[in-house]
Amino acid sequence: MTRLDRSSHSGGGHAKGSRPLNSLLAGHRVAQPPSAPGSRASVQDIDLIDILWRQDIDLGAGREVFDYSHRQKEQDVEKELRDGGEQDTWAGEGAEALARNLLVDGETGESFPAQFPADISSITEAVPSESEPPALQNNLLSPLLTGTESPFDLEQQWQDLMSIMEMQAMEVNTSASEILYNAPPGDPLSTNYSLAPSTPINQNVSLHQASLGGCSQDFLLFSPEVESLPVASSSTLLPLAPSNSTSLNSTFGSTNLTGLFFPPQLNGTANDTAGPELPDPLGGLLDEAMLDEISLMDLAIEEGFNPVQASQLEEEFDSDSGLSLDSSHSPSSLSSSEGSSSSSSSSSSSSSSASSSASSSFSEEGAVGYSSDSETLDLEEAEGAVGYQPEYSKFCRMSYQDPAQLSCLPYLEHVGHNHTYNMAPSALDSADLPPPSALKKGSKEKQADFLDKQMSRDEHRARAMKIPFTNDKIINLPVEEFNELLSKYQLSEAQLSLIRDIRRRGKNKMAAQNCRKRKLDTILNLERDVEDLQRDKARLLREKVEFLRSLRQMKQKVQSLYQEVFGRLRDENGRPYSPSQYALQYAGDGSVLLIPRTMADQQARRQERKPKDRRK
DNA sequence: ACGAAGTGTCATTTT
DNA sequence: GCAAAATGACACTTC
Repeated sequence: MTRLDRSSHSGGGHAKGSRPLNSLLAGHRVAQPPSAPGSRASVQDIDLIDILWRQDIDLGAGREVFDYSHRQKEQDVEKELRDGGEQDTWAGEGAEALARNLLVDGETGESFPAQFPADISSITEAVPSESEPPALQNNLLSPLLTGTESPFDLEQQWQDLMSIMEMQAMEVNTSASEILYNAPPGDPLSTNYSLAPSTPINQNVSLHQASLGGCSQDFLLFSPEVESLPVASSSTLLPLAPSNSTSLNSTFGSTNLTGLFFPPQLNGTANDTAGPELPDPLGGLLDEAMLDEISLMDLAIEEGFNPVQASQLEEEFDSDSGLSLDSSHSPSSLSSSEGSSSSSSSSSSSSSSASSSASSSFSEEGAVGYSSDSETLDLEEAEGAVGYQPEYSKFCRMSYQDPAQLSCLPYLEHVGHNHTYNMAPSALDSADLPPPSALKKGSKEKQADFLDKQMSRDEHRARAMKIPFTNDKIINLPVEEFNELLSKYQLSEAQLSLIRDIRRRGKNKMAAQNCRKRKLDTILNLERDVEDLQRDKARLLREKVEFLRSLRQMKQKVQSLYQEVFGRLRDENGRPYSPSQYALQYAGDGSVLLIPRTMADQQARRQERKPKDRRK
């Protein structure tokens, strides 16, 4: 009953466990209604069954080539076949026609749009080159300017820096996208802080007026005791560095503003202002040891590397379905970016186009021939015309592997150079074919044998079932034309079933090839995206380090200026001001005022609250 | 012998 | 609702 169901699905549905032989048999059995053409069709179908069975064996396919489930279902049928005797009716008749009708249209009409024309630029556009710097700005500047909360995760920063070194090692060439990141015009970081050497603070100091000009920000500078401001000592207050870097650990956090400008003895009082207890997110990154001793970082990477970062990178490199990111190792990577048409040319496309061009003419030939009255003769041609299309890929592969085989098939010589996978069947006309007379001469038998071996199972089945048109037509004709074609012929149910199976399989075969190409292109493009993003990440991290370095230099200059100015200030008695009682404060107009520390603390609190309020 | 890659096919989902 | 396309999964072949 399964077989009957199978044939009843001929309306287009895909029956489970169907296979050509099965469907053929089923069709054969069903194709004998009382209204069937008559006894002739019945005998012919029986013959065809035997032919088909023999063909499968002759092809070396045997029963084992079919699906196991099919085999199970057909075991009883096969027994019947064997008992029914064998009548080889096609063995001789197809050969000559085969020599004349060599190729049937292959994979044609398959438009394979270049799905991934995306180049690096598109990728870099995806990377927020415009949006990222502001984020950096916030992260980098707000701590400095406000001296309050730390948006930084120090561990993350450490990992970032580690990854910088990693990326530097792996970065290849400066890509076009890199230009985008090298000091973009609107980059507030680069514009603001790359100018550190020429900061107006150095220029506009007026010791007599106790004012410092040019500083745009209005932050407080609490008076330090100059002599009691060793960077290293203050740094010990903020041991924020990761424990795995001892050399950095001792200096992390040393250069934060509060740490810089608060004398150690003032820390206690300053705690309720912009006190040094506030974790300075910049401290770790601004540390000179970390910024300057890149080699140490390299060493760290080489020796241990941050496990988290390493795992991240490893995941990035290895997670792509087990594919290597190194596209240079992928032979198919050559084709992906150049458009799908070229990418598809290497294997199946070329042969498909070749077979397409051949098959177009042949299909015509077969169809025309079969439409005549001399059924026997034309049937031979039609059988010969039964397509080679499904095996274009094999054909191509053999063509590449064995030029001698190609040479014996001069009409296939263009296979290796024809990259017309995407061309419609109509575009590949029969004009390229040599005259049929040329095919009849010479090694016609050899060609026939060779081509016979290249025929797919469906082609053999179609030939065995005496399908009066080519597999190419079966597969590639539009639905309307296909139905029209079917209506032109008096076809048995078995033939119809086989034809529909051939059409389904042929279309699915092309679809599978396209799907695989797309998948490959997708993978390759994703690999490129990953590489580009990694490059971008490395570049951004490098820029981050540069900005932080500039920031650190600025802070050092401010610190030294503050100390110098404050140390030279004298009261009316000619005595220096006490840093515990007075502090210098920047005013909004660029001037620097000497104010009592109590006032400075109050203003510092106000400064501290502002960013918090903003976030709420 | 074994595994990777390629391919054809079927079933199912998506268009 | 149907046809076609797309896709996952499996089996098989080839290298």
